[in-house]
Amino acid sequence: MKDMDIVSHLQPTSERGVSDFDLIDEIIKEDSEQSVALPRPCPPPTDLSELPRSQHPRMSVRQSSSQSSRPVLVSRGTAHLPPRSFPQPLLQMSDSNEMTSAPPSRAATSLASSSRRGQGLCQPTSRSSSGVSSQNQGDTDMLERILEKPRLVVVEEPKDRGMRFRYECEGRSAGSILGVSSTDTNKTQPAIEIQGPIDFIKRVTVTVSLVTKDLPHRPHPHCLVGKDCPNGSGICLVTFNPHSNRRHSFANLGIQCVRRKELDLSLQKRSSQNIDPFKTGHTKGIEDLDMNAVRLCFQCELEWEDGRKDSLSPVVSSTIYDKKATTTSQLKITCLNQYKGPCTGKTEIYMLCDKVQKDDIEIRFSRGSWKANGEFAQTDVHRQIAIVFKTPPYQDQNITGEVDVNVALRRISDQMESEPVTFTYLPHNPDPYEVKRKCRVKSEISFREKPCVTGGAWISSFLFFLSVKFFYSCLLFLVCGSSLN
DNA sequence: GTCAGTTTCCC
DNA sequence: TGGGAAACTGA
Repeated sequence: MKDMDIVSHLQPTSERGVSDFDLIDEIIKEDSEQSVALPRPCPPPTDLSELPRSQHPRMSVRQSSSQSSRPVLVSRGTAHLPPRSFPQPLLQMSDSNEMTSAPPSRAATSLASSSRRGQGLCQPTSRSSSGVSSQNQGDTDMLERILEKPRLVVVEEPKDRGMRFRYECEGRSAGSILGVSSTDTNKTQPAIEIQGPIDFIKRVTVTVSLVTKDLPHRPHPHCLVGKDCPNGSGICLVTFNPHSNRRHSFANLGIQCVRRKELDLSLQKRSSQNIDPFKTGHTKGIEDLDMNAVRLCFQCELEWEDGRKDSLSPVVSSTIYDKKATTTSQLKITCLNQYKGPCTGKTEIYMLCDKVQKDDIEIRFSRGSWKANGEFAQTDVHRQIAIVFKTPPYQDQNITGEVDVNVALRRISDQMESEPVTFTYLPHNPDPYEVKRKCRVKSEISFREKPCVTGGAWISSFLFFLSVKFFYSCLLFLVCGSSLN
């Protein structure tokens, strides 16, 4: 149907009433039927969304749009089609200003709603009512607005092993989760930011809850406690005006762990609060739940100036591990009984360390690209806090001087390493005097260990025996001769 | 009974 | 508030 026809149908008349609206309905219906037959743009490849903004093909179009020779973005699948006009005058004539006054970003917050109302996103008063350039311009705007949707970004991740999860029975504050860039002198907190257009946003409400470390991120039974966490809720609720500050830091946010026997109860509570950001349901068993690791999940609700609300996709933080748990804690070497040994290895060393799991630990020797492991069996791990092991041989058996290498504890499951300590490899024959001493000791040991007489000794003994015998014979001869005389 | 993980207590 | 350690629990 031609635009002029539509316009003529909508001329204000005194008789216009229900019949005119019926006619509008009919026009919309007719148009929507035609729309169905139109080729639709292909969905964008998923990897496009992951491109940096500067490399994003659509973004680059947008970036150049302010230039004088403004390029025209043509929707896929429409460039080759004959010109077709959308019924924009319909909107122009509408009494309702809902569509035209809707905040652009509000309209762009949902792809579904945008496609539903895409034509209405164009500002009909500023453009011609027909022709492909108008249509393309409208599509461009629509796409720009879709792409320029506000988004929630974690700008300061939580520190992964900064704190210990506390039980409720400990009757104390659960501490505060620090930011990953926190230092002793400059403490930071996990923070989020609303990025993108916020012109028509009145208020932002963020719900923070705990979810499991692994996909799918299910609600975690542990609780968030602190300043913005309503008593007993286990979640954190904050509301802020993004025009004052796009960023919000979560100070005084602690993790309170629940006892194993209270897991179900806690999950039920979360369910009753309607907290399941990724709609995972509760089908999976809780037996495989990692109690020592959680992620923060941020669910953001935007409230527009016209009072309507939109939700952004939930965003999760990096993983936070319980500092106390043996399976996830920071590894630490307290001391070794000796810090030097020959480059041939096999030196027995006693190591004291913080709690380890004997089936998930190794002792890593390293220097540059060279790496080797200390040798020990699980039975050599004593009550999780001491390990008796043998040093590995150094890569170079012909070193002429001492060589320092790093020794660290390494958890196999997550490749986490302790701070290294230095171990010194000594040359194979470091001291000639030492060698002589060792040889002397060795011969003495041989003599003691082998008291039997050797061949040389036999001959000596025999000669000694002969000389003694000869001496006594002579003596006897002299004595007998003198007595005969 | 041993061991390792969990929970609670307290400095 | 941080952390050590005892007490408890279950395999």
